[in-house]
Amino acid sequence: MDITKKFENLDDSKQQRIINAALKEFAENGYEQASTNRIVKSAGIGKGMLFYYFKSKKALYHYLTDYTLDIVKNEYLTLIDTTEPDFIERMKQASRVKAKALSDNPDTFNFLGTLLLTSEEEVSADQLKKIQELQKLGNSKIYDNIDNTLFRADIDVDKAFKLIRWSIEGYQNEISAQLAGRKMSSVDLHPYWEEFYEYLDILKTSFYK
Amino acid sequence: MDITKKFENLDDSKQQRIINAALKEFAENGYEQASTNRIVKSAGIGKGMLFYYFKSKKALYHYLTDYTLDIVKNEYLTLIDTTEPDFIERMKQASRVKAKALSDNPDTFNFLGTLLLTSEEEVSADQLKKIQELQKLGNSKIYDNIDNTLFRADIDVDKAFKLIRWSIEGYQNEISAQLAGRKMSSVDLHPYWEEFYEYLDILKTSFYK
Amino acid sequence: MDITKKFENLDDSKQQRIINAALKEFAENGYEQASTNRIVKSAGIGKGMLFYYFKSKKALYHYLTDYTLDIVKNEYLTLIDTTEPDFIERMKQASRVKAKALSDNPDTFNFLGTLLLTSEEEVSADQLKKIQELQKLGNSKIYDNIDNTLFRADIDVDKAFKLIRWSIEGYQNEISAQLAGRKMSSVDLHPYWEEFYEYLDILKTSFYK
Amino acid sequence: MDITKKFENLDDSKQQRIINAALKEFAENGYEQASTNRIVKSAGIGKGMLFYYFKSKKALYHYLTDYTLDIVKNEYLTLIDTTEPDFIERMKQASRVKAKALSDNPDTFNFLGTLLLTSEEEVSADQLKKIQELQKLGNSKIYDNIDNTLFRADIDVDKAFKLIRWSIEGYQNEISAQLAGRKMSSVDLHPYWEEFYEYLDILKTSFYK
DNA sequence: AATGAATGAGAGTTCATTCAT
DNA sequence: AATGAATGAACTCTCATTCAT
Repeated sequence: MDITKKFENLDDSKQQRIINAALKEFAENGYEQASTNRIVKSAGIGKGMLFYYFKSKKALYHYLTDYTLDIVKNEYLTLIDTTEPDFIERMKQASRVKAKALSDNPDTFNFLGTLLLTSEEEVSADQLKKIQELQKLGNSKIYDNIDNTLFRADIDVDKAFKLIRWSIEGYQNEISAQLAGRKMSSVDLHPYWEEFYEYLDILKTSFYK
Repeated sequence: MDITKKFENLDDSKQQRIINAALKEFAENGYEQASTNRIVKSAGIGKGMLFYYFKSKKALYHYLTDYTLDIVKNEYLTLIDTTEPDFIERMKQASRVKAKALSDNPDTFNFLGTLLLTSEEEVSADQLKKIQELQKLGNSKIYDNIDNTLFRADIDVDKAFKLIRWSIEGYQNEISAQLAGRKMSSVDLHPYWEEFYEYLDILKTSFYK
Repeated sequence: MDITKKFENLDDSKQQRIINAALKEFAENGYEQASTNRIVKSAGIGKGMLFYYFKSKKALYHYLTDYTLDIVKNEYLTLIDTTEPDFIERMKQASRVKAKALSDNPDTFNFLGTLLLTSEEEVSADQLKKIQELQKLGNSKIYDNIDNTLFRADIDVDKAFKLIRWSIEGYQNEISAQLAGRKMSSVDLHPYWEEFYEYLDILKTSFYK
Repeated sequence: MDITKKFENLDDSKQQRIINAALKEFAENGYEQASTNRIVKSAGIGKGMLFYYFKSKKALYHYLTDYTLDIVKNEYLTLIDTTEPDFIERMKQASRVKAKALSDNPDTFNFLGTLLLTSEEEVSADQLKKIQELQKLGNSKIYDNIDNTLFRADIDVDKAFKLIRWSIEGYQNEISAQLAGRKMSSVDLHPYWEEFYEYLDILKTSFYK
């Protein structure tokens, strides 16, 4: 039924080899610049098979998009604990889950990074919807059951949410840029987490009662 | 004297056609994927001329890099008023200058955006220095003569600076994403500025005494 | 294992079409001026295949160099009879073998002619060694077991060797120039061989006791 | 009247600059690979002028062919002393004149060298005739007033002439190949001349009474 | 199911030649 | 007389995709 049935009937290890090879190639080179030749070589399969499984480079890209969105959902979003009513505490926990997911699936998230920079032509309507649903899920994971009364009365809580998120993303981007190129495994992240918590404390001091 | 003398002797309108065509092509496709064929077609010049003017695709890219860095310097950074001692007010003014520069030179800033994502191989050592100098200039434009005593005593001012900048960048990114694809000229930006100021007010409320 | 496995797995007739087309193009135009476009057209293969087989113009050239050096070795040098002690007689036999090889592989020897004129940059270190070994083999084929006592006592035998070789090469060049352009198959070579032998007789009369 | 009148009205030093630049470029790169861009740059003239003077690259090549053939005639062939009746002695003197001409006009003779290797398409019918006349002149310079009685009675004198010329050319080619790439000015040619005379002595011993 | 040979469009670049100035 | 900007064909090489086996 599915176009990719052929691919999904392969044994898992072969699937993984192909997925990882393709994720890496796309993540490192972008869609246009990625080479199907290099993908098949690095996956150890014949040239024809890639097109037998996926029909085209674009179809492969779509498949990988779905694949990585599922990982985001299952290995990141669903793991966020929504019982924590303190917004900043919840963001802290979400950040830890995100960091774990990112280090478990580096190619996946690198791929997603390039995906979101890509002009939307490469993404199908279905996938746009999927992305939007994921964003909705993400929002609920972040905002559900939050105790707004923790915030100072003289500020707009919704705007405070945004400011806190932008601050956190700003910090994460800065660290990512600093660490770019270095092997993740060789870096001691502890001091960065310490610093991150200090920023969160300032946010609490400023925005909470 | 300059390698690009040939280009700079052209009449200005032709120079601009070529620069804009090239900025756009590079901004939309990145260095590797940009097509010199499309550039010459869209600039309305013969195929050989691009290489007569610039010698190579890379030389053209370098030229554009210098060109855009100069614009950033002259039409953005130097226009920031450093007499304002209130950090958030200064960021507000800087934001207005930036918005003006951005709307005056849309391709330029799109190009610079991709430039900074590019692997540094494409940028010459000279240009890296130039970029770093520009960052230093930008820092002084933002931090010189700031009155730290405006901030609450119980927070680290340097960290507060960062939080404020990340917040502002977060807002700007969000608006940019929302407006992406729409013609700038057809959009009434007033409500966005209103909203922006509300965010800035919250930051003042939270971080200032 | 070999880089050119892809090429050598083709059926022989196709290999020959490509080799001959390439030998001819390089022989007629030299390395730089030879056009891979013309080679593929004249070989009747698609534009991409030449680079699929050989990776680059230079790699093709290297392949042809090896190919032709092997022919020189196997269809010329190894066929020279080194039991003949009379130097001039041996050169006579070598000339016949050479003429046969040349008429069997006309493009091959034309290619080699241009190869040796080429600046050495186009030839790899390995191939230079191969060429030198071939020259050594050629020398032994020509000088081993020669009976020096056939020569007059009042002349330096080593210099006589040279004079005889230059004379023979001179004759061969003159005939080649005369026949250039004409179809080999349409020419009766008998009178040339007669004349050649007359020259050899004069050399014997002059240099031998 | 002449197509090249325009060129020949230039003052001599400019003519020489252009001729030398062009001779060098053609000698070093061959006809096809020679670049008119480099010629004009090295001659210090504008791009258009080359085509104003000569109409086309090929016309320039023809002009240089005539120019160099004239030099061969005037600075080489006419200087050969035809009063010497001893063939080998005359060849010896001719060789000295040739060596002088060659060292006085290196680019000229390098150019001629490539010219003669070139497929005849590049040479006009007129020039072929000129070349043939030059060869006739050369022949008379070499064979007129020669005393055939110096040769042994048991060999064909005409064939001996050829053998001697091939021998001499063989020696010269060998030395040229050995010296290729080295600066002529830095080489002491004396030992080569000594060796050359030894070869000539052997030829006398062998072919003369 | 699987291979890899085959295709032709398009990439960046160089070139001889023309022509407005 | 003189310049050099302009052209477009041809260059080597890479690519996604197809198809005979």
